[in-house]
Amino acid sequence: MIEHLIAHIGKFCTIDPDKLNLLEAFFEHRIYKKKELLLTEGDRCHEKFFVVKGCVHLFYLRQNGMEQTVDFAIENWWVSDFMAFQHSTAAQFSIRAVEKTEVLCITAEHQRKLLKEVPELNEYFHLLFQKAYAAAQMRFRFLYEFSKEELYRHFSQHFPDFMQRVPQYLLASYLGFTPEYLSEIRKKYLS
Amino acid sequence: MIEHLIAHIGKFCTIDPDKLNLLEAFFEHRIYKKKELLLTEGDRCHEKFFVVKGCVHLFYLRQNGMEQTVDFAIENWWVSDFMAFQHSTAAQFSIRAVEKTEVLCITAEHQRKLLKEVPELNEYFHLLFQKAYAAAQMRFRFLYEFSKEELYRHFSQHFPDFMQRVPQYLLASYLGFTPEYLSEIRKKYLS
DNA sequence: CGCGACGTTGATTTGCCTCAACGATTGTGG
DNA sequence: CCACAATCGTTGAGGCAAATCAACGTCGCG
Repeated sequence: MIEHLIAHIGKFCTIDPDKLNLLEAFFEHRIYKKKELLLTEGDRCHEKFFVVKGCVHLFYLRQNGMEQTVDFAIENWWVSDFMAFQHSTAAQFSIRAVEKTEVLCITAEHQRKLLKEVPELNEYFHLLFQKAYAAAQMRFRFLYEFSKEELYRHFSQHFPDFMQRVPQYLLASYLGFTPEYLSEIRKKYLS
Repeated sequence: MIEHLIAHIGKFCTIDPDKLNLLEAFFEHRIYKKKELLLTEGDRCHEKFFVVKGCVHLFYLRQNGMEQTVDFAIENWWVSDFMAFQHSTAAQFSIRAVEKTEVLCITAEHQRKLLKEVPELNEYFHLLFQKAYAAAQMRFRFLYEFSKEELYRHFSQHFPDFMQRVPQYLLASYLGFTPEYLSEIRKKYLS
């Protein structure tokens, strides 16, 4: 399992293999069933997750009771409520497995110890979060630029395979519109 | 100048003061006049900026020719097109001074050398980008949750002083609506 | 088999945009 | 220091994208 993470680290920076062997001890390997919760809004968030296999979504409960999906995470992505993780406060988001999902989980405390032993990992996380933040900048750009219909088309062109993996109502939620409107778009799209 | 940055680093982690004294040599201190460009869309982006004093906005040119503001940066914020910075490719965004602005500028190359000499800074950037990404998660949440009018009210309650600093059309652009609609909201808001 | 979750369809409503015209304010050259 | 232009903000009429609501297929699962 840990080799997936090590391979991922290798894409960003080179770290002494001996040090990388220390990694395993700090992580917990977990398997979540479809629809199981990794994190519940309101609970203290002291973990973050590296998705080895599967798919989860990050969401929160809206005023009107609907679950609003803010993000997905699939293979080789980290996911957590990072604000809550950084400050060890109550989570503002929940995380749920969309399908059976395998993760490597590390607590804030373990991460502190790990980074003390292998400070080189800070470079990995630096580059990783820089990339994630840059991706967020682009996502804002798309949100500004595109109509809902264009958002859907853009997304379906860029991630055609991913669309097969998640139910439409989650996709609609993520893209910021209603399942009804998604139906309408898809109908047009089939011609 | 550099002491502002050093103070900011101190908020995230503790680094040997001797090492921090090395910092100055890697940065260039610059002053931009109001409306001057720090970065132009399409140019190669090999710099990032730490705002010491003033305010800039990050924007891109829409299909219809309008400038779409995606973000602001004020005192103690880093700003760049981080995607382009990370890969040293063409910028997808421009950056312009909203008012007279003082920055510390570092090139990608200098940063590489600096991080080799002071690898502890990777911890700073790790925490910094984690925080920035977490803030982006919250911003997505607001974008999903609020109507345009609520976005405006939320923003004006949280950053009343900032609203005085930027022209309304930039604010409208950032919040994702037209100056005309902003006028309409403000009229209601004055009762 | 039957129930509940998911997807579709159509009628109606609305938040916000577009366009055009008009004040107000700022800045700039003579 | 004024005149004029350009930029910025406001107002109103009309229109459209997308939401809401309600009702009805359909599929997977216990």
